[in-house]
Amino acid sequence: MINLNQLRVFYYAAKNLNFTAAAGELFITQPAVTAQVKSFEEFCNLKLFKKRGRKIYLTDEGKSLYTYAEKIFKFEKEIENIIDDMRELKRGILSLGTTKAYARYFMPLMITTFHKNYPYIKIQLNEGSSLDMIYSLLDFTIEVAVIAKAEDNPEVNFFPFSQEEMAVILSPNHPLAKRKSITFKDLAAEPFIMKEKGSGTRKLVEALFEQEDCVPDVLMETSNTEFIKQLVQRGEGVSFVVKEAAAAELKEKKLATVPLRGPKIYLDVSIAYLKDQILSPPARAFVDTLGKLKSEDIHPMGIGMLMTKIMAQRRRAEAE
Amino acid sequence: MINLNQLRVFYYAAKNLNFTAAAGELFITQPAVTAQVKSFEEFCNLKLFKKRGRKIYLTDEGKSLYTYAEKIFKFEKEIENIIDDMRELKRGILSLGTTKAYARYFMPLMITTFHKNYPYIKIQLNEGSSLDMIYSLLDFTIEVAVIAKAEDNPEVNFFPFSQEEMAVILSPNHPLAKRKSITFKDLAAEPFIMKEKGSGTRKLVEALFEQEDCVPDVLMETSNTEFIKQLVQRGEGVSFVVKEAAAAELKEKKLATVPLRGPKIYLDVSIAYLKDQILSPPARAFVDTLGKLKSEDIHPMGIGMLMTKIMAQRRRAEAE
DNA sequence: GTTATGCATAAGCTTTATTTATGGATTAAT
DNA sequence: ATTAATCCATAAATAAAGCTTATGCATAAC
Repeated sequence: MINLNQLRVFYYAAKNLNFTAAAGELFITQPAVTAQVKSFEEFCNLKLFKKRGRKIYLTDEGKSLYTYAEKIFKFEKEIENIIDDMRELKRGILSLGTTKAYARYFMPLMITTFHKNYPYIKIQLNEGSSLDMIYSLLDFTIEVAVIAKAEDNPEVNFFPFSQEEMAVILSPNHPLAKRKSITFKDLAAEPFIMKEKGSGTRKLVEALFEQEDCVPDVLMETSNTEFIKQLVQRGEGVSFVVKEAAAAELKEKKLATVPLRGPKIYLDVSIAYLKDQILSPPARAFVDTLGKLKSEDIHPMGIGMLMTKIMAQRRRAEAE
Repeated sequence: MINLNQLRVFYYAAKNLNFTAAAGELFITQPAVTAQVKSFEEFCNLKLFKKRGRKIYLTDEGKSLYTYAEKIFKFEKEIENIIDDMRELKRGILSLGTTKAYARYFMPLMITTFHKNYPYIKIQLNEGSSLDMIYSLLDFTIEVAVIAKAEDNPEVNFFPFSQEEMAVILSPNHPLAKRKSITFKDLAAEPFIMKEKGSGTRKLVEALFEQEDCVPDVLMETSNTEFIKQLVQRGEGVSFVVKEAAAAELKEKKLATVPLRGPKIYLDVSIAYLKDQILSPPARAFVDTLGKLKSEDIHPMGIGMLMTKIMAQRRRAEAE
């Protein structure tokens, strides 16, 4: 194994053909250069410099080594740049996880916003149920998850980010669609399209049914919200989804919704990451970006509102 | 500037994904690895490893750095090989200098012999007068010269290598050609073709004329022995050359020679190199090779004899 | 539950690198 | 032809890395 410090001193000495100048570049004194070059020559068992008078020259062997040392220190410089870039977020990877629904409806906006601030960071977006994403955090597949706080986990930190308004969806010509308001007891009598296990929505739905001492009549379960909406549209059953996810269909009257008796129901959306791990700079930046978005309003609000707000900001920015 | 020792420890730790194993490869203890990795992470201001339980993983940043570090340590290995090769004479350059006559008549053999022993050493052969070659030694153009000890120089060591028999050459139908023997006084009356200034032969010729209190009638001077022979052959004048250089023409009776009165005259051929400089391994090997050739006989002998001997050895070797 | 594995930490020690001070040799300048 | 300046070498002292020993703690395997 070569002593790379000696190689470096040799390299600078060879580059300058002047020990004093090399010392200057290395911020050390000339005797230090002499000593390191000497040590290196002894290690190689080769004379690398010839001296005539007060001038020094490289031997053929020294010339050979110099060309290779040059390559090493070129790579060193490259590594230094990479370190700087990573620190300054000019380079890096952000591994995110979220649910299918979020990925579809809200993440594009979040990611676009992040990407505007940190254009050099590559983003890897993973999808799965909230629980899947917790596992992905644990096995380091992702660093940050934007998920419902479905399952708690002692190793994961959850930070509430927003609350999504939920809505019962049913076919526009469903008998219940004409009602002023309904309860989960009413829904218990209907075939229910349930989200998959591990999903935050399911957790919420199950809790709501239980609160009213009834159980849903689960017609089928799926992770695919699009599929849920289509089934409901065809009158196969009813479901309970993030309102924003059905916004388009509700507007086009393809789906209907009926207010639930009592206060509005929200799904908590959290940013989650491992407790004991320090976030990488890109992950840190992403979390901070979201945190800033959130803190701009005192009260939590749905992503729908947030989107409107961000869009307005963007339109303003583009107008400038 | 990166601490390349830290980079190396990081590299081995990353390669193994195990600090203890890295320590083993580096012949240090595990706490030393921990410490160096920690220092490096602090230098980078980046976490490079994540730890879960007793397993470690690279962060994305760590992975980036690893691929670059890999390149550096590949080059390091290459440099190590080059150093070994240079030391073991599996790689290198031999810069020689000699006179035109030697280059033509004797060097090919010397070089072939050397090249057989050290097939990987590249040879650079420079030509010029003996004095030119001394200057080339001084300005590091060449490392070893095979020349006549024409001019002494306080910075150059001369080691006698062989003695070349000299011979007067003249046209076969020259009046002097019939003489039993001649002296330099006789030659003073003839147009003389002189070797160029700085040449060992010229130095010798001038000394010989002076010894007999006469001066040569220089018709022309040249460094080209072939040219000298042609002029003499045409009867334009006489000259005094290394016998071996005219061997072919003498045999074919294109040239004639007449013995000089008194003992035979020899031109001293020396190996020369700088006094204060340590020879590079190839130069050392070359000098040793020649030294060995010489020491095989107690008395100095001409290269003509040496060639015969080497040729005989080679024939024997090839017969095996 | 016990053992083995593997990283972290702290204190002390060793080695390496560097500085300070100085000398000597060479080249340039007055 | 001194004198001054440049530049490397050397030696001793100091500073700084780097490493080891000893030990702890957490996790994983048996």
